[in-house]
Amino acid sequence: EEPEDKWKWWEEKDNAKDSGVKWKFLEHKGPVFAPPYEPLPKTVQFKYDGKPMKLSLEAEEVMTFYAKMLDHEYTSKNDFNKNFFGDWRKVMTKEEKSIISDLGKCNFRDVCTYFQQKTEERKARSKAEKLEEKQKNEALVEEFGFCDWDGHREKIGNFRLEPPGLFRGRGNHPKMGKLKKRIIPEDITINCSKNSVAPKPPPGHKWKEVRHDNQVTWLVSWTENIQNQNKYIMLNPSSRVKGEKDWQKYEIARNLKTKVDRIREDYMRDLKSSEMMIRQRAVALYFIDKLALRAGNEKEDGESADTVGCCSLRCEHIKLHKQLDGKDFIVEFDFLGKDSIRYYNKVPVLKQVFKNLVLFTENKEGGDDLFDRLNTSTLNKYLNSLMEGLTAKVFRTYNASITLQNQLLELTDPDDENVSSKILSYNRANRAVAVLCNHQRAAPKNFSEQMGRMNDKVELWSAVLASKTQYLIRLRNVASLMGSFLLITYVWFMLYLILLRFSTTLVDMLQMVGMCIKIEKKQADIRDAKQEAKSAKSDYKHNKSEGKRKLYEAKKKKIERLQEQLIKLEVQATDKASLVFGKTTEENKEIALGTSKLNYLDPRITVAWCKKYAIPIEKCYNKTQRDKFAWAIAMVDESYVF
DNA sequence: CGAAAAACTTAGTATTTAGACT
DNA sequence: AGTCTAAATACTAAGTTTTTCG
Repeated sequence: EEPEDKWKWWEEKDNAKDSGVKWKFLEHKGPVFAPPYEPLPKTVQFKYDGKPMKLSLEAEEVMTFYAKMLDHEYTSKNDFNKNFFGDWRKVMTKEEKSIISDLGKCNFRDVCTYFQQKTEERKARSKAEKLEEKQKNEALVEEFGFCDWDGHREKIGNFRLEPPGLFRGRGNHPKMGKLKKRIIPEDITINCSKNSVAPKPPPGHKWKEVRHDNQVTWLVSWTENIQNQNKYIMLNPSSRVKGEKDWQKYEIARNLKTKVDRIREDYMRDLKSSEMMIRQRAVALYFIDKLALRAGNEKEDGESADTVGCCSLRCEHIKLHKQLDGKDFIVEFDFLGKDSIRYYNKVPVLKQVFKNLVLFTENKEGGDDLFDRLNTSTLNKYLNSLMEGLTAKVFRTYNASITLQNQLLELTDPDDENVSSKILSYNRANRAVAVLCNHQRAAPKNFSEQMGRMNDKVELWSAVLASKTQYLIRLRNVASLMGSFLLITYVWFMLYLILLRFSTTLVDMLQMVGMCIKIEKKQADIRDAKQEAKSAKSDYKHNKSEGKRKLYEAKKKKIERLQEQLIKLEVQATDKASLVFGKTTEENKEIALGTSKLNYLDPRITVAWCKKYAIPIEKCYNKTQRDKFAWAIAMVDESYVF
């Protein structure tokens, strides 16, 4: 049920213009405010020092923010508690403030339980109720989720304002737990055309400002109270203004491809420059190019977590090894990057780079800047002089995209007709990029739960192992000689050997075994379904009725569906196996593929690859991704080269 | 100019949804 | 029909780059 009238902006001729004017006409309905606070029922009590205590409305609301997070790790952190308590006290009445002086005496448990119950209840609602809410939400999206941008109905990204709550910084953020205030109309700046129908503030309220700035792309802005930074409501990635920008980004990266050899020659030469700044710039650029590090802007001290990028690296973030594990000139990186994600890497570097690093760290403390003569703006100014539009982050885009293209070329086997093995190659190429960019995620936590259920299934696994692995034959032979107790012991022993051999984890092994079970089952299902289809067919031949025909059709459909599921399972299993038996088992399950796919990989590479091997684009891109990359999907054929 | 603010992109995690499984 | 899981989507923090300002 796709609307067929979607605007194909990439088909228009005047796409490339860049005059700074972002729109000629802009009309929208403004933001959707967070729902007002609903006071707690009387029966749900906050307790202080063991005694129930009724709070003023405002203090109660802030209290619930904490209560809702009671079981979260945040509430065990000192900064979080300190910041919360400080801000909470600011909204208390005088009396409340005089009583509540110690967070340790506060009991939020009942309130926490109340909210947990509410989510349970929400989950347990009837189908009709859920449907009703869904429809209400759709109506809201219809009204507020779109705008008129130069005569086209465009989707808005985030039209709901962020609700109040406690700030959840990432990593060791000094402001974690501070109160993020409710946004009111008086905080809001509206941006729209002069000749449009401007959004109306809620009754009794006024906007902070209504402006008509067609040089910017945002519709609504406000200043958040934690870091005092502006936030915006902007369009969805499927919109023209975002899509064109994205397209342009990849064109700049492709342009870098034609210049990169020269730029590399330049920084190689500069490694020996007599000017310190130029030497530092050369080394920094070498890191940015080779390791896909981020630029690394300076950050205000103590305002946010202590993280760095290339230009802001400190001496303590690298260790220099003239020799390590038999290799020369190794730099060992260990620092926290964006989102406090750890970057750890041991890299062999050029002798001259190594020499320079020794020079840069001489007579410095660990806390001193490695590149003390360099910052992102001088670096970017230099890059811009080499090529129009070139900045530090273009190297990440370029290296990510070129890596995908090369890996696809290398890993795709043109003779293998199997779609699932193609997808596996694609995912591996994607993974190579994610590793390069250090895109991580928390390891899925069901891993340890699966451990728990281990014992119940051990016999089943034994059987599957017996039929699936190379140890099978031995196992079967042995099994005939042994009782089941011995058999199980033997299986565990084999498992242990596998673990040792591949230095993998038990959980990974067990997951693979689980997948084998699923695959076997699916294969059995397909055999059954084929049987059924066969008998339905002969039924139909004997009795050519409409009902029989439909039945036969349905059976055929079922086979198709099952076969698709089987392919999916096989992909999963092979993918998993390559993870488990590959070299970097531990990190790999913590590699996130999504970020690079969405932000770094020229979608035209993927589209061209899909066309070349007749892979449906749906196998690589989900709905959201197809919307975002609609321009690329429409634009290129298999001959596209990044 | 250089610092600060504004604008815009990139990021991981939390929540929701879909669909497979029992 | 309910339960479980993985994928999709929502959310918003945290970066980079561009623009403004003193």
